[in-house]
Amino acid sequence: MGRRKVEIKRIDNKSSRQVTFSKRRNGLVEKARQLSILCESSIAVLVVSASGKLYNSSSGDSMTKIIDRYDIQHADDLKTLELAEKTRNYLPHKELLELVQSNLEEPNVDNVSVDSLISVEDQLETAMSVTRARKTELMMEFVKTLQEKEKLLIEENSLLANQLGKNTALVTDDERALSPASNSGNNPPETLSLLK
Amino acid sequence: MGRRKVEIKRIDNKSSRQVTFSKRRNGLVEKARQLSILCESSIAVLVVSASGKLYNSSSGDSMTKIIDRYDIQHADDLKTLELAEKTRNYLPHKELLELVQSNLEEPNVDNVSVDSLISVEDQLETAMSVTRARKTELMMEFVKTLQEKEKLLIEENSLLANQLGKNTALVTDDERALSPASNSGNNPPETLSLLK
DNA sequence: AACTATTTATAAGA
DNA sequence: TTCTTATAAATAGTT
Repeated sequence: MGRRKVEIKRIDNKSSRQVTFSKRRNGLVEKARQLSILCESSIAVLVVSASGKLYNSSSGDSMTKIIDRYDIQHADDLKTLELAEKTRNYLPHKELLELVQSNLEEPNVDNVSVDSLISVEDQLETAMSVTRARKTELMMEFVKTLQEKEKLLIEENSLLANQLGKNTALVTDDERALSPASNSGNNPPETLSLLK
Repeated sequence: MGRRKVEIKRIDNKSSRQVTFSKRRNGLVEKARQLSILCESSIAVLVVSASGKLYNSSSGDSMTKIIDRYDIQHADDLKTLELAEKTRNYLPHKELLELVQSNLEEPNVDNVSVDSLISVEDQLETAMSVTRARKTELMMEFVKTLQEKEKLLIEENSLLANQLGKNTALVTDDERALSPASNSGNNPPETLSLLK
């Protein structure tokens, strides 16, 4: 969409590559914004230039929330999820943490008025409550994705089992080992009701 | 850029919103790909639909690396991480409560109710903490069982797939539907992509 | 940073 | 859904 058609391959000329980078980057971000509004969705765009410089934009929701959504989808286990979460979400509280630390480190000598401690306490209460709610939310989401995975696996499984049934007359050892009853035990808490 | 100009505001009609979402999402990802190649950069696009479904694409580098780049940019210093660590070990909340308590006890000698309130507060704190710990514990357990189930299902699956391979020369429709290649692109996690 | 000639994306329709 | 096509929008090369 310009004076001439351009092939999609690295632009050799440095200065025109820089110009194109800037123009198209803006275009991309604008497109993201539009899509986000038109279809009420949340969109994150992250661009890392060849020199390592980061450009990012988010629309519809914060970058952190959008990346969290990605992390949930891709975490293999809770550990991974927690790690990703911790690093991202504890950071915003930086200032609060500094405040707490300075209050705790100084031997509670002179003034350090009760008032200021009460204020700190309030802030901590709020931060903690937010953090706790967020933790629960993340865990619930994680559980949801695990359950979706499970459902898909079971479907795939029965399809495969079905195919196998059509193609085999004999019952093999493997098959016997995998019979429905193998999903043994009523021990594990199967529902979410416990978690409420 | 269509038959008529559209205002950038939420599309009311659900089905045309869905169509636009799909078209423009593809357009956005394609633009990202082009920019990445033209200007040798790395680009991540994350789209979360209104219903919470995630679509993502990355070009030039892996999604993980690009998000890492973002994290690094936003965790400006190591100090922040260390601080978070330290503070967690201080158990700030508990200590602060103790400090507040000791400070409150002196000035209000004649006010009887403060002591009793403090006692109530302590009891509540304890109860809440126990409840909270139990909730987390239960959730962790639940997640663990889900993950174990998942593992078993995956094993069962590959066994079945294996059996199927041995017993069939023909490729059936069902089989085709389950073949890895059917998972084109990295777009919607609707298919078996969730299963790794 | 602006300006246009073109190309490209896409809205509506089939 | 997929394709078609008229038109809006983006942008390549130029000033």
